Amino acid sequence: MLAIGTLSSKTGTKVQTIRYYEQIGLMNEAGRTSGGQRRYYEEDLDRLAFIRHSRQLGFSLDSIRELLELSDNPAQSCSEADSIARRQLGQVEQRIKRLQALKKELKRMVVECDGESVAECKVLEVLRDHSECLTEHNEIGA
Amino acid sequence: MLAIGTLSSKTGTKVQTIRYYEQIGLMNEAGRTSGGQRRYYEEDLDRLAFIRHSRQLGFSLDSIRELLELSDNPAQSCSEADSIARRQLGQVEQRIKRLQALKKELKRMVVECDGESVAECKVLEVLRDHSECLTEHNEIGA
DNA sequence: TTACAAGCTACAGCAGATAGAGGTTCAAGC
DNA sequence: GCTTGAACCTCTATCTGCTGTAGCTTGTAA
Repeated sequence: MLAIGTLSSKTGTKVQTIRYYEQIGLMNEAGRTSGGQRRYYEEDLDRLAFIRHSRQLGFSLDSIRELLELSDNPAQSCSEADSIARRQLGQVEQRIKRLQALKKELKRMVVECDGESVAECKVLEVLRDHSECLTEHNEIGA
Repeated sequence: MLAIGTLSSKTGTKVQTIRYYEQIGLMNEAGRTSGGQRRYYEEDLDRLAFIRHSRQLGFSLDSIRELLELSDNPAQSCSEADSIARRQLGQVEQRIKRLQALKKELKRMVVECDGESVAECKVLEVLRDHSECLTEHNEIGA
């Protein structure tokens, strides 16, 4: 039986985060000692590692919930897991595209700015006037 | 004098968001009509446009706060604005790098998966076992 | 004058955790 | 068996950057 701190250090997940995952139903409710402390099996460790790894690959907790459910039923077709991963891939590609547009704009800003007074600062000028931009970059939170 | 809805439509900012910006001190407190409705000057519109544009370029509200302060004092050196922009550029570049690593991993997952049963699903297999990964991608929330 | 769009405040909620307060339990060493 | 202190517990608040809702009031045009 493993204590929560062991799971924490083995997966690099904060203790609070593990409790949080239990609270939102991503981790099963752990068994308890007579004193009320959580105790885990190896399979709980595996589950947590799965969750963490998925998070590292950028999957949302909701997607992970679906993936875990699929993983728990090995007889099913894997096409659903596949489509979740494809969706995630698409989102990542979108974000890369948007960030690359931002990068271009930012680079131009800092390159063109010669470090003179604020009055003629290219950075601030561009921020003030969107029409100076090359792209539309209309998405916030890229 | 402009009503809040006018600022909203002219800048593509939700009305609640404008009030939120006032609340956190990013927008100045607007004047009010006798009935208590906010009324704005053109310069408030400019300020809001600046904020929105900066957000579109990915700047945090804290960075925007700094940039606005700099913008309000045209006599200063612009080197600080420059360094804020450079920092932002660096962050964007970092995020792009991390996302590209994720993309690679995800692509491999979906390409290698042949859509058979969950039992031999490559997607789930990779998620279960980090050692199958090419890269370390240790950062969450890339 | 009336209708109703647009405004107001206050509060709750989203993702995905993270931090702190204040208290309890476990386990090792003596 | 007792003591110590690290690790655990719950509960609540906080973060970013908004967004939505409820329930009410104001402004303006016909």
